[in-house]
Amino acid sequence: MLQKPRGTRDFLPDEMEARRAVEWRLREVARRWGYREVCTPEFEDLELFTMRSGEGIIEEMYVFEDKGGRKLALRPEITAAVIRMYINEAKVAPKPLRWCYFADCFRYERPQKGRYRQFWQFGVELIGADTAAADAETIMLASDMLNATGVTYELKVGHLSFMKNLVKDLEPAMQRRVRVHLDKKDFDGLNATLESLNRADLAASLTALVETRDLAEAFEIAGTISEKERVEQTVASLDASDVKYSLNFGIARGLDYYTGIVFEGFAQNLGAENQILGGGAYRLAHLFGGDDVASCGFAVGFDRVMVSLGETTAKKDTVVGLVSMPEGRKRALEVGRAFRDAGIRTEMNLMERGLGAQLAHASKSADFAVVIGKQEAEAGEVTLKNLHSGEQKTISLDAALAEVRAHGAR
RNA sequence: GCCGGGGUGGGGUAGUUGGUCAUCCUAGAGGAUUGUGGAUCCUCCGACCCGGGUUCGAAUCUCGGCCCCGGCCCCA
Repeated sequence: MLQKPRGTRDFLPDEMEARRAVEWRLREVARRWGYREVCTPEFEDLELFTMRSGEGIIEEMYVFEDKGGRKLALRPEITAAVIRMYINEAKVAPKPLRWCYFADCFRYERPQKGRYRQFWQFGVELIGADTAAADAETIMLASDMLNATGVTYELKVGHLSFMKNLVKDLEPAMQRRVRVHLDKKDFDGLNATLESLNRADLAASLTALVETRDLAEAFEIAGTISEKERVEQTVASLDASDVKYSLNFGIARGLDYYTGIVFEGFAQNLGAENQILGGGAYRLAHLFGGDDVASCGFAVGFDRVMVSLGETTAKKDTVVGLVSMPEGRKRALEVGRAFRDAGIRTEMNLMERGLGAQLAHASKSADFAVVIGKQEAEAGEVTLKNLHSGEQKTISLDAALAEVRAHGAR
């Protein structure tokens, strides 16, 4: 038998309904903050992603050549494409731009809990606002979104300027190495690296910076930072809002183009792959031939959110099973039309079955059975049976519609 | 790419010192029941991940592959 590709999943209706329900909650939050949806191609020039993230990521991507010999890749994330799109289509749009997306991405990695080769991200990008208010808005939106999904999570907020200031005298490659150590809390590795550079003097401050959860203390440790005022304003905004977060100056994110604020969200009940949100302020546009516009954005790891939520029972549609006898078939089509026009999910019998067998089937899939036989067709009425209580009555079509609607409203 | 645990009908399972027709539950189709479901009974449908090897004989032993689960690496 043919199997689906490794790391991909099939979703049956129950699961799709649960996923769509969460998706729409995220959409609704984005909408309320003024973020409008965009869509970019499923695949792009390979170069778009290597420019952003380096040649190393080729190993982790689905890369292919098309019939014209073009090097392409299935998108491993969406931010680069959105910024490319901004440069191509919307450079002169009034700033700030508030965009969001919900889309699948592909990475060639070893699957494990919460990690798949095809996965979905819900992300937002705020383009062209280089202010503390913009940084704060993005984090407040992130918080709102995670709250809307219902996951239990922890939100960590940091700022790269602190760490960057401490290591500014090191050469860029070493700065990066130190950052990786700190992001992983690998203090042994950090000390070894610093000693090899004869900069063991930095160890104490860097370690203290990663450990502190206090802004004033972080300023003391890191020394004079040009962005001090902006950081203070951002933090003040967050504290004035209802965002629950903790400061963490060890957050380094993976890439070099993050410029200031950075933040990450973690679900509490996941395994090794428990990060469900990541983002920050960055400058990417100039890489793709645009202006050096400042942006801030994040993405929610949708699949991990769903894993974290577990087996949640999505609210079920009220379902009507339309049971009909040969003499009532024609009338049943009219009745079905009326129920559907009223917005009610209505499933007509398609099998060559007797009344008993039709009801038996309806009892497994529906809340109500509407029976249309010879008697109902002649009387112009319907028999409505509540399949939970067993209660049954023969009434007018309008009365039946009203009763089913009332059930759905509960 | 690395480490560990797995893979038996659609779902869940029993069965391996190698040996009847591979067990049971559930789901599905039909019937007992031609205008009333959920109970009961009957019938039907349907599986040893793939390939090589050992053997008279492999679901069982062995090798390789694929896939799943957890972890490492990575995590844009």
